[in-house]
Amino acid sequence: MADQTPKNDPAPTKSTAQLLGDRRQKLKRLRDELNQDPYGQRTDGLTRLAAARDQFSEAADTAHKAAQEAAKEEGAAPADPAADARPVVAVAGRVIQHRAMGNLIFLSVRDDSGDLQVAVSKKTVGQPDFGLAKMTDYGDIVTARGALGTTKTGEVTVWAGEGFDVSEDAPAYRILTKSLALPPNKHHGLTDPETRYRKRYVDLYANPEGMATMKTRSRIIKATRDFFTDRDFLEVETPMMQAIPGGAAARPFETHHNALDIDLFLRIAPELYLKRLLVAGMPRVFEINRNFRNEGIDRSHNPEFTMLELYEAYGDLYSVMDHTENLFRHLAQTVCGATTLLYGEVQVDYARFERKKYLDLFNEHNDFDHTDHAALVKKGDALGLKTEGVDHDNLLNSVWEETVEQHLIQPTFVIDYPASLCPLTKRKPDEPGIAERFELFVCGMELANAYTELNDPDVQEANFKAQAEGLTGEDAVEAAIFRNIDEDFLEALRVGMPPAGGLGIGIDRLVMLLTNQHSIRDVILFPLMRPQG
RNA sequence: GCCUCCUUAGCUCAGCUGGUUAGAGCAUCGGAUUCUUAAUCCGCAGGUCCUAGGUUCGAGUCCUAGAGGGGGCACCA
Repeated sequence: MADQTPKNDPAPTKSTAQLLGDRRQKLKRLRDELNQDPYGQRTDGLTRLAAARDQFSEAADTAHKAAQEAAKEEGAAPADPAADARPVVAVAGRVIQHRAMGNLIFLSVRDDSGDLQVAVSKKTVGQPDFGLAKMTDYGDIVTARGALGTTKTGEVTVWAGEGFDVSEDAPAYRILTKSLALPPNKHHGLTDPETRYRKRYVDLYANPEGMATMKTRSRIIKATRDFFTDRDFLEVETPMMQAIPGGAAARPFETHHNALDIDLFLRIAPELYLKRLLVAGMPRVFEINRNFRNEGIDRSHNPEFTMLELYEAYGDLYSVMDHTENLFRHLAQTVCGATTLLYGEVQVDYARFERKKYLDLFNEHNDFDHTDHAALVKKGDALGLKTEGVDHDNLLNSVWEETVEQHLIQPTFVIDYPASLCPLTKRKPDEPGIAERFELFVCGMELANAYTELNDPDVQEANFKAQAEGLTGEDAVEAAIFRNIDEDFLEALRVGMPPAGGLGIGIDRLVMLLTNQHSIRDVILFPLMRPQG
């Protein structure tokens, strides 16, 4: 390991050392010869690039061009600078293109709002500023101030130094930050997925689509938060570090508190604390925060992921189902601008949610009835599933996942789960074999999971005990963790928790759907990677 | 944890069945150029072929082990 050459932070070869040396030399020249701070300072009055582009005035630009042409006529007076009506803007951003034409330099500058071209003419700005533009490298952060016009080809461009009086406080062009790193290929950008995830600070400026996805993620979360606070839900924060991990059956990360000398676990779910708040008298609560599960990593799983959990006292399965449907439709409409959105090849219609029964779906996608145990075992074997020692309902569920999930493309609430699969859910009063649970599937992905919450402390205690006893042998680690029953939570239920509906939505997967991304790593800023070096 | 594919210049990539001194474009460096859009033109330079072994007269190429990554599987009530 120690003698490995890390791929993304290589020991400088002759060539990289030389390339980096070139930039170091420019840094030194800025300081020593040009009296410039290569790391800049506060710069007020900047306009974001997209906003600057919006200020462009075609009329002013046309008038300015005509005046310039007229001034070229023989014997004509020079154009009057005061007649120049083009708006003057100050902009800043990272240089992603640099085209030097001798005495005229074009730079493409980028910020999170977009790209804009800057032109620096030696004749206009004079030697010192022109020299700064000439020594600018790809990746430097620069600022320019000038009139918004166009070029001969019609590209909206900031003409540095034009349309205002240049001064020390209002320079035509400055390098605000010298970049000492080598930029990605200016045409192909950064494509290696490993480097994109590891060096997100390069990826996000090199790939504007990635930046757009992350900005959409932020808007989705804000819209979700507003959606529920507007409906009188209280946003809360519950412990990330728990002495007894609960609310799900996943394997937790372990840690230790030194002063108390106790082992703690990063939470796998906030559920048991949010329910305590229902007991406490907060009737509508939600939390949007991280859960941590010590399990595999793939395109739809990151060890830390963002979950919305919500509880509604006096509600049930169907009250939170309505919230879910309304939220998805609202997000599609307000964040993405349409209720029908493309995911891969599929148009997903968020205006119409189907409700289908679990067992009906099973029969629909299998050529035998769900009660036919012999056929079920045969099918399980054919699918390569473990069938020996697995009870009927669990095998049914395994086969269900293999045969049904992939077909649930349009938003579908699956309801009426067999009760044995949902030990923590209330049963239907008139059908004790069926649990009051739904899962929402879109594009074959599980997006949400909801229950009419179990609030009978005796049934809950019995279920915890059954769960602890069920974990033995090969699940030794899990068994050791889950043998600790959260007695305090049971005491809370004995105090009395109102009947309630509860809902969990995987925010990362929701963002994947709404941004048409197919890997969870493309919607998480810094996905977990094995450390290098 | 398992299967499979990938790793060649700073970046993006060629490199055939093992065969001279491992190539290109971009970036960099020097020069020309006041309207470019991946600017163009001329010139220079740039390599631990992921690492360590092995087979061979000869390895970027084949074999073994390892590292990192992509995809899939398992795990994830």
